[in-house]
Amino acid sequence: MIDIKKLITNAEEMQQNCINRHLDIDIKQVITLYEQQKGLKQELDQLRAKRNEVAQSMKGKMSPEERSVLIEKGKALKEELGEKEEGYKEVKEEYQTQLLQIPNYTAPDSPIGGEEDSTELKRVGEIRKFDFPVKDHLEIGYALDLLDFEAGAKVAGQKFYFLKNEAVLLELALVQYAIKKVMSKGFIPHITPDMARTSVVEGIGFNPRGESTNIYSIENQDLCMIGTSEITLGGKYADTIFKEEELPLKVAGFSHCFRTEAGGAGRESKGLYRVHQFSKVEMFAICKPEDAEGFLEDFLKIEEEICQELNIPYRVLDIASADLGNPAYKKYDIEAWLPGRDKYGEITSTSNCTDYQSRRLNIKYKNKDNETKFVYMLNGTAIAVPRIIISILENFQNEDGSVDLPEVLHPYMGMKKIERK
RNA sequence: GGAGAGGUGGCCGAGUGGUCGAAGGCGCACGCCUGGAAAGUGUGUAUACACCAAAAGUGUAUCCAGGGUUCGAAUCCCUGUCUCUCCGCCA
Repeated sequence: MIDIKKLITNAEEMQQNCINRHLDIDIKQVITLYEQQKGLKQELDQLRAKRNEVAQSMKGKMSPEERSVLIEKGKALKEELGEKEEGYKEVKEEYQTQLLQIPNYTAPDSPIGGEEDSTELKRVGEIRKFDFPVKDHLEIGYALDLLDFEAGAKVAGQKFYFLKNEAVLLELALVQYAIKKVMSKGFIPHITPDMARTSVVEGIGFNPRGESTNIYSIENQDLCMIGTSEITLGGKYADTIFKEEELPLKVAGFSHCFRTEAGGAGRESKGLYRVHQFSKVEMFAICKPEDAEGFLEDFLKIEEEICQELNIPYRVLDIASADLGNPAYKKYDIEAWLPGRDKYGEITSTSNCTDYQSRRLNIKYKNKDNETKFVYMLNGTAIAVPRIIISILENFQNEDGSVDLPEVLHPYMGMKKIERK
């Protein structure tokens, strides 16, 4: 959520920002609604003041005649209030819905444009040249008896899957490796609920219901399946005021993530790349405004370190305006080289969301001058399991069908490669 | 799942429908006292929004949430929610 007062002073900048983000939003209209809402509120406040005054004046003893005059006066005010309140409520609701749709500001150094305009900052790691026909992760996974999409579909539907045999160990190994890694970087690890209240999901900036939602919701309950533990970690701190010395707060979450992928059918959707459920370790930080930019770079570094330790060749993208999503002010993605697709594919994403989420979730801190200010919030992927599994299977496949495992995983796997049966 | 009890300020806790933004205590802040500290003592101590150039001040809202009754609700009614206790079920 955006600060309305700031918005009024830089309405044009935000209007351009919406254009850059390919959003059809009329900033002027939102400001008009705000003014209307404010005016109505003032009228209401005056009426209420009168009502309170009348009620106060009736406290003492008085003759029945005097009293009945005042009661009539009160009744009239009550009626007037009731009517005004209705109008105010309508305008206020419209204002609030529109305000919530306004995206965050965009970092001045983020590229402007759509997906194709994201800037490639660097490439790291050698792309392997294969002297045998390359297989994609599905072929490899089925040959090694690691995957079962048919059973997933039978039990839960399209894009659900079973992991089997070494793939199970691999998921557990990746999770444990990632948790230890982020702990070594000072993050407090959490296993979070896989569901969250609708209000929490909204607070983080996801749209829980409606046609284009990517979120599963539970029928007849105020609950959603989370799309990332960012939701539960952020929700944990809703309505909190931190002391300055408690910041920065660095936490990590392990959870299952659920995404409907509505409208995403067919698009890069082969195999494990785009699924309805997956496991993920997520980094999350709450900090003072001045620390946020540094943290974003830190998050990226950790993500790179993980890719490097896993020997996955990757590139880093500075994400362009239209691809940021509403909450992010600036975002870096890491894309792994995936030989089975013969191109890069996104495996991590880290964002500086500034105070966009903390305004909705009401997360603040008290600074040295005892002023209460909104915190800044950041998030970043440590490991999104299925896409790392794809990267490993495809990059480290051998001609005989076996797959070498990255050295850092050997202790967790209890093996160095996945052999053909 | 059944039965009951309860949600009041940073915390504890009082509160007959009007004098309640809310007693009292703790904590916290500042002062006095002291050689210094403790004890004692005095004062202050919520948030949001609006008006105001700003401060001061004023108004409105907030006693879990949402509705309702009433001229007037922390207080009465309904619904939801959360916590606790007991019973049942269960890995």
